[in-house]
Amino acid sequence: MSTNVFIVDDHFMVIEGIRSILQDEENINWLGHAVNASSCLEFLEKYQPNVIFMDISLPDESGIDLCKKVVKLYPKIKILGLSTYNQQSIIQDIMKSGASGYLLKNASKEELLDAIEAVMADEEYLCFEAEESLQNTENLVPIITKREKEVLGLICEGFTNPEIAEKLFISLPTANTHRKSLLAKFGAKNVASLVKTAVENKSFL
Amino acid sequence: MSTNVFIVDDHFMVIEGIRSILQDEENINWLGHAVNASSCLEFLEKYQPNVIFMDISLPDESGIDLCKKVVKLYPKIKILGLSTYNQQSIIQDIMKSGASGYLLKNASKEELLDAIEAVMADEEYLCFEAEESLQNTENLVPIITKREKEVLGLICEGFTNPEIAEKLFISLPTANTHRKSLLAKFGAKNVASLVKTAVENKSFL
DNA sequence: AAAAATATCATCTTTTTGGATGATTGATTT
DNA sequence: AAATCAATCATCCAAAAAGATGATATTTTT
Repeated sequence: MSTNVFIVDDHFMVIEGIRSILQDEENINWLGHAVNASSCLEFLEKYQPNVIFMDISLPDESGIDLCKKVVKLYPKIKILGLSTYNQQSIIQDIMKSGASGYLLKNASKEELLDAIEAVMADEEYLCFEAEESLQNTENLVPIITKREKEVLGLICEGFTNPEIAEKLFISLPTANTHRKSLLAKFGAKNVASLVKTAVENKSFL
Repeated sequence: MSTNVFIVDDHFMVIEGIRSILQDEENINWLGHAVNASSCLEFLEKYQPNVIFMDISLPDESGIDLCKKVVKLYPKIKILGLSTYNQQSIIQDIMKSGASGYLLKNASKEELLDAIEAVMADEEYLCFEAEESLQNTENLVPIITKREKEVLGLICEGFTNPEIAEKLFISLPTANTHRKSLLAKFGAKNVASLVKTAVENKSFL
């Protein structure tokens, strides 16, 4: 019994790469590819693969959202997240959205085949780097309150404490308190590193 | 007369993709690949391809710097920049570093072959998106110098002026000057907004 | 060869940050 | 009911950032 695979990725070279890697495998059947979320959903109306390689960044919709839709519509399909970045938040997001595994685009042939085998056996598969990244508890995105989120958003947009105070109708010391708790929660030394991790993890949304 | 091509990219799938795309071409000869800058330079000591596909983001060194080195050591080799991003500043940087062309990783087989053909005829080749991006006169992302890039990277990691000065063996006023020119070039009011746009555009790579 | 850009250093001043510490009120959770 | 958390405010203070301005030596570009 062979496994039907499909890929959604807007990078032709990656599509071609995976196709080339898998084409010699006897028990793997290449169903095709899509370059965006909508054409992927169209394809799925007609054919349902066993495994979809899904890029996180697609032109029309994020891979995260597409993943949620596919899981809802076709619960049997196994999804393997695919990305160049080893961002903890991304891995968490795609796995929480119902993906069965995560691979980086520098994955080897062995990793690809292992991943397919694992998810077909109803197991989760995370590439080494992703596993490592998830186990790194230091990188956990802190839980911040609603108010802190507002302040963080304003900080990221370049507003100073006096401006934030004015905008949110609070006193300067209060604005400063929020700023300081954000720094503490994120374990950031200053706004620069705070903004960097916040932007990378989209913590202010 | 066949063209010898080589690729430097840390993503196995992309390497495999290009190899697969080019393998059926009779007048193209695949010399191999490297996954980082140092092994690329090692390879070049022994064999010199006609064309190198060079990824912008490599693990050990930026593709920009590697490009400069290769151009200096082997002026006859044609370099085609390769990246997932269609960032104006990146395209400008790689072309200024001596590359003969620029391709996105979603390039088609035709674009790849056209690019090889063009650079072998001593012409420049820019993929459609790159050309379009360059013609966009609104400089979304400012052009910053190498030194400024270093400083920007350190700022984003949360280093203060005194720390940056120490790390780069420059005086505090100098570190501060770089910081201020970065703020001016980015039109940013403070580090927060500077870091935000820098991270969003990966300007420090 | 001249002009422009880069990288360096300097001084001075005001504003902003961020650390330390503590307190009050109201809402939520246990 | 007690404990915890959220949001607010306060003071003190040192460090850092950022604005204004100017200068010099070295590359790079024109």
